[in-house]
Amino acid sequence: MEKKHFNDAHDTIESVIAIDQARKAAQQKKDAASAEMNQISKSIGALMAQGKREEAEAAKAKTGELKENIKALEAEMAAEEEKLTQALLQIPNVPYSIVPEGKGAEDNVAVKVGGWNFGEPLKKLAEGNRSFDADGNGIALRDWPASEDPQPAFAKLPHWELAKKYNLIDFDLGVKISGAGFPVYIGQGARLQRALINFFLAEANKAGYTEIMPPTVVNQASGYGTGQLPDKEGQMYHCEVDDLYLIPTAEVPVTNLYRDEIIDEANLPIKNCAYTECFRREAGSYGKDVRGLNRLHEFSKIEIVRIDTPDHSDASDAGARGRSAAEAGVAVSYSPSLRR
RNA sequence: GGAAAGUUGUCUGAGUGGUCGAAAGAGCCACACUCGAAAUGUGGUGUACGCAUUACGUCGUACCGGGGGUUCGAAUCCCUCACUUUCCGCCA
Repeated sequence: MEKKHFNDAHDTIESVIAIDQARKAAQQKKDAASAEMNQISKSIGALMAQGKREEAEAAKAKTGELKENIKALEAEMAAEEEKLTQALLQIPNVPYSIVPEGKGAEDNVAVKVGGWNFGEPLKKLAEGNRSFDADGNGIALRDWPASEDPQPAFAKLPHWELAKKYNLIDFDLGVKISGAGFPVYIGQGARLQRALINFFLAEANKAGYTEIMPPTVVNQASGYGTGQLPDKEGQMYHCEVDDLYLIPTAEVPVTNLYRDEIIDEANLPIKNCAYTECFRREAGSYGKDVRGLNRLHEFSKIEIVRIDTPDHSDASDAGARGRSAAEAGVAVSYSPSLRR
């Protein structure tokens, strides 16, 4: 948790424990009061059955104060429970053990750099690298300095200029009908997008992931289920009339399929993938980060979700991580949008 | 959008105010019978929290779609929300 800059991790855990203690104490008091009440009620029933009216009435008279007391104790217990829930919601998921610690994108570590065969430089670098296929095309592990990255023979253009030059994407039309961050893919651009979706889905299918086509709008419980709520409330589009959220990733519906379910270990791993449009408000993004396709309010993404036992997910890095990455062809999620 | 009926344990399905956590059947588990199986018989068979714990729990509370209310007492009455089914309306 400290990796997530969860600085007061220790305090939070301590306070969760303390709140839980308070909750237990409240429950004990409330349970005791309820027990007394139940006993009296029972006795009233018995007295009535015996026709002892007056005694029953007398017993009834005693219950008033007790009832008030129970109400108060119930409120106290509910308050402690709510406090506990809120405290627990503050605790983030534990990051994957290989995730590097860092403050921003610049601290990220490239695990794999891909490149198609632009020409000699890459081909040369590829020699001795097992990741290349017979044609010399493929994914290469970057074991060369960035300055030696392969250079294509043609002039490089940023993607938004390429997209304009070949009329693949019209950003202005997107602004017209929706707003910034909603590009309109046209002709070959649209076909490319569709092809990428197909390609990545096919790869995931090959790796044994079952294709899911979920709703792209979810209820609040699903938002909490995968932790978008309460943390990222402001980043999601919210349809207030129906209290539904547009999904920021297929992870939300595909994972919530199993919310509140206990899965028999024999049925693991569960491997699902899904293509959906994803919606993000991207509040707070600015500048070059949002240029072209870099940050969109709506984009296409293929997500893969694997549900497995803990010893298959984190503990044995080389095994589990390598396996799922290899099976899927890429690490965690595919993004078929034309970024980068 | 309007109306009606419904939502009970793993399943089917009883239960309209007082030992109902909940009948019955099915399923499942154990045992018996059997060479084995089937059939049959007997017993058992929900969850959460709390408490207790060397061990066993004739221990407490809560849960009959969710939430709230009435009552000494609610699966049972009232309100509300969600969902399911059916009908009407509206509309791609």
